[in-house]
Amino acid sequence: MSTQAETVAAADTNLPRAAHEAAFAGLDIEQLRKYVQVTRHKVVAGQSLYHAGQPFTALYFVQSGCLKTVELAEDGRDQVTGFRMRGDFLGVESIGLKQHACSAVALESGEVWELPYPAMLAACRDMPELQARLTAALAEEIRNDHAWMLAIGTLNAEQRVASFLVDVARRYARMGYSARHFILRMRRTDMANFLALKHETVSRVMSRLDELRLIEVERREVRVLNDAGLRQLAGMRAC
Amino acid sequence: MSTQAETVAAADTNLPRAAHEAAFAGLDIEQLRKYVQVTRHKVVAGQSLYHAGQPFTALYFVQSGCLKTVELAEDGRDQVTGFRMRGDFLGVESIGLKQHACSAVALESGEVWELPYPAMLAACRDMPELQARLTAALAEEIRNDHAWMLAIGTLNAEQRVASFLVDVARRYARMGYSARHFILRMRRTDMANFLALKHETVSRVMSRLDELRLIEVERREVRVLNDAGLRQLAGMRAC
DNA sequence: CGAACACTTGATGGACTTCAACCACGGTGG
DNA sequence: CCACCGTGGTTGAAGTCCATCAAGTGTTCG
Repeated sequence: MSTQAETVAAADTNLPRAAHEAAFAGLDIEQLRKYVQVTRHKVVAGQSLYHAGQPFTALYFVQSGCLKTVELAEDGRDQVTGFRMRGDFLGVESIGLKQHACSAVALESGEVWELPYPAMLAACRDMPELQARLTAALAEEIRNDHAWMLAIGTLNAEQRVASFLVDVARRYARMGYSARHFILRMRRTDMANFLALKHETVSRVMSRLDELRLIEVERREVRVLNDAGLRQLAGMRAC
Repeated sequence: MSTQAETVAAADTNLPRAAHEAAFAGLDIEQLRKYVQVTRHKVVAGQSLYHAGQPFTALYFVQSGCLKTVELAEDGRDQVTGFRMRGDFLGVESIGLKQHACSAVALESGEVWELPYPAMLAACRDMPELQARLTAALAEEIRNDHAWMLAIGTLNAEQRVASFLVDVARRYARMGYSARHFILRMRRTDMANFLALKHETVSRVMSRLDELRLIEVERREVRVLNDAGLRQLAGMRAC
C-alpha cells in the first residue's frame, strides 16, 4: 500500500484510516454514544439522504463517500451549495426549522452517521466541546459560503475552476489523500452548477488548464502539474 | 405620527419602537446583563465596526442603522456578503477564530450592542434559549447565503435586482416599516457588488423596472407599485 | 461655490451561454 | 461477444447579456 500522502482517493481503493477512524470531529465518540443513538447508514450513488421539505430530525456526519447539498426553488431552479466528504456535517443549515431547507444527494456510495438532533442538543449541555464543535461547524460553513460568494462575484470562469480545483486538492490533502492526483466525485454539471457556470464552460476551461500545462485532465481524473501556477490563476497568493 | 405599518424607514424620522425596544432577539435583556457586560456603541456612516484580521472578541447586535459585511481577498477583490439591520447579529461568522474573517461597515449612523464573546459563551451555559437563539442565527445566516447562491447562480440581472428589492421590502415589513415605500440604505455600488453585477447594470435595471411600472425609483427612494409583478419577476410564487 | 461623489444613460465589445454534433465509456441483452 | 443505448464529456459556431468605457446630470458638503 502506498503512503497516505500519495494515496489517490477512490471508493474502491484502500483508504488511509489514521486517527479519523475512531474519532468523531475530534471528539470522543464513545462519550457521545452515552447520549445519542448513532445510526450508521449506507448510501449509494444517486440516492438522497434527505429532501427539502422533509421533517428535520437529525444531523449527519459523513464517514466516507461524497454528497452534494442542493438548494431548490419552487419553479425548478436548483443550486448546488456544497460538496461534503469525510469529517463534514450535513444538515446543520436546517437547525431551528421543522423541515429540511435543502436536499443532500450522494455522488458515490459511502457511509454516514445519523445523529438525532434532540439527543444532540441534550448531549451539548453536558459536553461543552461538542457544543463548541457544532457551533464551529456552523461558523465554518458560513465562512465557506462567503468565500464562495467572493469567488463567484469577482472571478471569471477560468479563475473559478482553478480555485475550485485548489480547494478540492486542499480537502483531499487534509483527509490524507494526494493533493496532486485525485478523482473528482461530481459530474461536470454539478461542478458547473456550483460555480454558477454551464457544464460546457467548465469542460472548456478544464481543457484550457490542460493546454496551459497547469493540470492534466482525463474526464474526472485530475493531476496537478503546476500547483503554484494554479493557485496564482485562482487569485490566491502561493501558500 | 403615521401608523407603524406605513412608516417609511429613515434615519431621521420617528421610528416604530414596538416590542423590539426592550427585547433582545426575543430574549430577556435584563437576564443577559447578569452575565454579559453589554456596551452600547454609536456608529456613523462610513465607519467600520471591525476589520478582517482584527482580534475577534465580541459579537454585535444591531439596534438601529444599517451595516454591510464585506469579505475581502489579499489582492483587493471584495464582496459584500450581506446587509445587517435592527435585530441582526454581527460577527457570528468569526466564531471559533482568533481574528475576524470579514469587515463590517456602517452605511448610516446607528447603534450596536457589543457582546463580549467569552461572557456570551458562559451565559449560554445557563440560558438554553440564548444558546438556541445564537445557533438559530448561525443556521439562518447559512440559509440566507444559500438563498443568495441560488439567486446569483440561476437568475439574470433583472431577476436579481427584483428579488433583492422583494427581500428588502420583506425585512422592512418585519421591522414594522412600510414594505411599499422605503429608502435604500446602500449605494448602487454596494447593491451591485452584493448581486455580483456592476453599478451601471443595477442602475439600468432599476430604470427598467420603473418603465415597467413595477416600481417607482428616485435615486435611493423606492415605491413598490406592483408587488405581485415584482415577485413574479423575482422568480417567486406570489406569496 | 466648487469639488467630490453618486447616479444615469449611451455605445461598443467580450465572455459566457446556447444549440448542436460528436466521442468515450459502461452496462444490458440478444 | 458485441451491437445497442444512455449518460457524461468534449468541442465548434452563433447569439446574448452584461461589462466596459465614456459622458453627462444631480446632490451633498466643506
